[in-house]
Amino acid sequence: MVRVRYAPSPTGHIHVGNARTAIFNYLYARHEAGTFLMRLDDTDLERSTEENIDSMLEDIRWLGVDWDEGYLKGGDYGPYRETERKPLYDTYIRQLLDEDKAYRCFCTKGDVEEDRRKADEEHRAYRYTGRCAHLSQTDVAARLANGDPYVVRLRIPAEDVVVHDLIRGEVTFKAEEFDDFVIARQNGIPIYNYATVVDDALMHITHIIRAEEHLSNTPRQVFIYRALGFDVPQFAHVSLILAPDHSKLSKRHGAVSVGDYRLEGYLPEALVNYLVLLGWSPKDDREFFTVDELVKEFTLEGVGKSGAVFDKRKLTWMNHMYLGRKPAADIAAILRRDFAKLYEETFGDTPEGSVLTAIDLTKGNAQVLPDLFALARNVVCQEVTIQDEKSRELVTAPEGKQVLGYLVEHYGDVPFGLGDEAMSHWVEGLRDVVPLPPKKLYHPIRVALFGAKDGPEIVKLFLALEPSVILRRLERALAL
RNA sequence: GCCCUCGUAGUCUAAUGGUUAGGACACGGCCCUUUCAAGGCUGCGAUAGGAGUCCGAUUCUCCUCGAGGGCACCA
Repeated sequence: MVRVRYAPSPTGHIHVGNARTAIFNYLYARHEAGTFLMRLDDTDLERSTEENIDSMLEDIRWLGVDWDEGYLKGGDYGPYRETERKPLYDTYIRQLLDEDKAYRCFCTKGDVEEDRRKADEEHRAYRYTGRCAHLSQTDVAARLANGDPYVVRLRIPAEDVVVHDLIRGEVTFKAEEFDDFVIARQNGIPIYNYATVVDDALMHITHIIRAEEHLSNTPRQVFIYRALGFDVPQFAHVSLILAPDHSKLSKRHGAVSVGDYRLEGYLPEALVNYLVLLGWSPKDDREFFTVDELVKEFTLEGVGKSGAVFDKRKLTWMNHMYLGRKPAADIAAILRRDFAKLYEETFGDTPEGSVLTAIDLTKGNAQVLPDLFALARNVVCQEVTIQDEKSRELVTAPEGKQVLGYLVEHYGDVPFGLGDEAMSHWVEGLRDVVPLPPKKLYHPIRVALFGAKDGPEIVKLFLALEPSVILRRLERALAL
């Protein structure tokens, strides 16, 4: 039975890299009909505020990633917040100490700094000297009685570690690269590598799918698994997501968190689809996937090894495609929820039906959700705002005057209320009565009705807008 | 400095010890069309470099270079 986990440090909105890791874990669990659990790595008390936890959860839910067990859901292996698991960590520290697989180190921070400096001077890598590795029982007892502070270090055996990585194959680390590292601080709080291992082992995690930055720490974790007598799980280290300059993707590059993209008006299905394709590829050439399809297709064999640059343009293209296919009612709901202020400003108390029509007319031209407001407002508002100078020139040009003049004069001929076909026919027929090339003929009409030369089809505009509104817009454009 | 990982076009990627190295974004052209978008066709553009094994390497091996990550009483 496959059990995987996502263990974020809830420090706010989720970085897209972490989001992808969560998605991979989720997809893998679903594909294997296993269990996906979520655990909070909240030992960074400063940043793991309730507010930050909420932001994280909001993002993960927005993405559509749900978990079976863990934080807020419960399960047989809780608690699922590291801050609540201290007794467990203590138990195993005691076990390691009792079995002499770990030892108390009374070296002060000053001692360690001194050693480190010396190593630097002699141009060798710093390793803990082992000063406290073989203190006698009585020494230890005496110093304990004296109240001397200590950290706990793991004894590292002189054996190489081979990490079997499902993505990278066998990765070998030599024993001499490691020293007896600290697993519990002076204040008794365990360090990350140790806590994660205890948690993953106790929660029976079978596959650890995480970012590549953890690969170098994996041998340390393996030492801990072995010392504790736990089975070592399977590892799969996924490459990092890079910024266009190939550095680590961070805030200075603009939007980096799931929350950022939501705010900018990307759809979760587009973000998920895009993110999955960053590092994973299917067996065929398909690019668009529903979550169900991803669950069906996703395998770790399809995950690549190299780092991937986050290309916002492709994401935007993908979002554009998703937007064009999404039902107007669904889009409207998101607009009202996530862009309430803009929605109010643009649509006010416009009837729902008109809003939906406007969205339907314009969604194919929007890249991100907020684009819709600028596009749709000219369908819904009384007055049209001409978008650009070029468009304006089209209505003020002689041909523009000619076309609009004709329409105003023959306004009574417009077949309102007679259906699509009649309207379509009439629009086509304009070519016979106004002898202009198609572009010259239709562009001014679109500018007059919609405010821009590019946008919805003329036929659709005539069908969607109120006849009185159409007349007024034509007249106003003519008067420019 | 030491260790680890990675290296196919500007970007995401596919594939193979042997075809014209395939698809997508971006960019250019054409078609369709009342415009844009979408769709169809098409162009530009890649196996980092060097050795070696082999009849033949982008694929396997080694070196170099480049990029990224890790080496904490951070996570």
